[in-house]
Amino acid sequence: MSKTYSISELASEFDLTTRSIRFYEDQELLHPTRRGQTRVYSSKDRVRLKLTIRGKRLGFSLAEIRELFELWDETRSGSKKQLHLMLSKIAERKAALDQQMKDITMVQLELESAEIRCRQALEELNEKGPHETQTEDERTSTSEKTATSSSATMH
Amino acid sequence: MSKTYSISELASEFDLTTRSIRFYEDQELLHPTRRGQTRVYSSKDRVRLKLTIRGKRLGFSLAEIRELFELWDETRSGSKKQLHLMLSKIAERKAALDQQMKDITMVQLELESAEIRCRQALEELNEKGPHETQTEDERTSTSEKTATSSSATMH
DNA sequence: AAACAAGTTTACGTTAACGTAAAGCAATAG
DNA sequence: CTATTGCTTTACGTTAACGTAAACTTGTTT
Repeated sequence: MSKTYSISELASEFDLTTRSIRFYEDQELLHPTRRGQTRVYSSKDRVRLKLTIRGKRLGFSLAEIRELFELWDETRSGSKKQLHLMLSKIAERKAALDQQMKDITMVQLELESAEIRCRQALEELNEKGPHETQTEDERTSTSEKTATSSSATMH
Repeated sequence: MSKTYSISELASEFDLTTRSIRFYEDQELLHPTRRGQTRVYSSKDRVRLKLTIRGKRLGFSLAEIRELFELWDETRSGSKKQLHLMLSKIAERKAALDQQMKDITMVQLELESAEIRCRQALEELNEKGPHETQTEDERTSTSEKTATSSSATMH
């Protein structure tokens, strides 16, 4: 049958503790079967775990994630009402994600303008008195992209 | 001088409780002055509050947000070392935001494919047996964009 | 057989981000 | 004057998401 996983395999793959994985099961995000008393995770469980992690990174609570999973399962044999409910939940989530996208681009603009200020300050320090030893200048990002923003400032 | 705000003004504008705002001050995210014993917020405080809220929506902890504010302040009279530290912190945040962007687009794809499945299931129900009354069909999103994804599935 | 690794359950501890009183000052309305 | 409204401090309570420890089973290695 399609591949299965042990709890420690999943733990190391996704860099979680086994405690967390069992906790997710307790919260009904995962439904592993048992061989004896040992948990056996299907690839469906693995996918759900991955989705759970992504959801978490996006600030969703475990309860919200669980709700989506449940709705999704009910969708299979869903009545019209269920399907419409699911659709509205999906719309909710979409809206939340759109808002997050906006937030991210705003904060990215903030960070870029902050970065520019930092680099300017550094230049000025280098002209006036290049005293402190410079470990190594990083060309990390910046990339002469142009100065997009200007309106979004911190102070 | 430039405008000031009361705690309840800010609370209603950003839909927070005054408790939260005072808590943010306790965590040194805000530094209002006092008229008598009453807090007076500057427009700088207001901006910081807005940034705090955005940061929170993105999953940053109050401690992290505070760290960025502090670094930013030190940047003004910053030594080279401080400036470089700030730059590296900025890079950290940028990386985190990039990851979040990816997460969001992944989840959006999931949601869209889920939505498509829902709508198909609805169509099938409508063909086979349109029994339940339909309150009102929503044209909300969908927009015949095409079926972009297909690889990312839940089950 | 003894020990070790990997898994299990049970249960109390911890941190972050507030909620929720309780009790008191200050100004203004009636 | 006193009543209400808005602000304040102090402090204990709460929820989510695990961490941590203890004590036990099961299988495997030496």
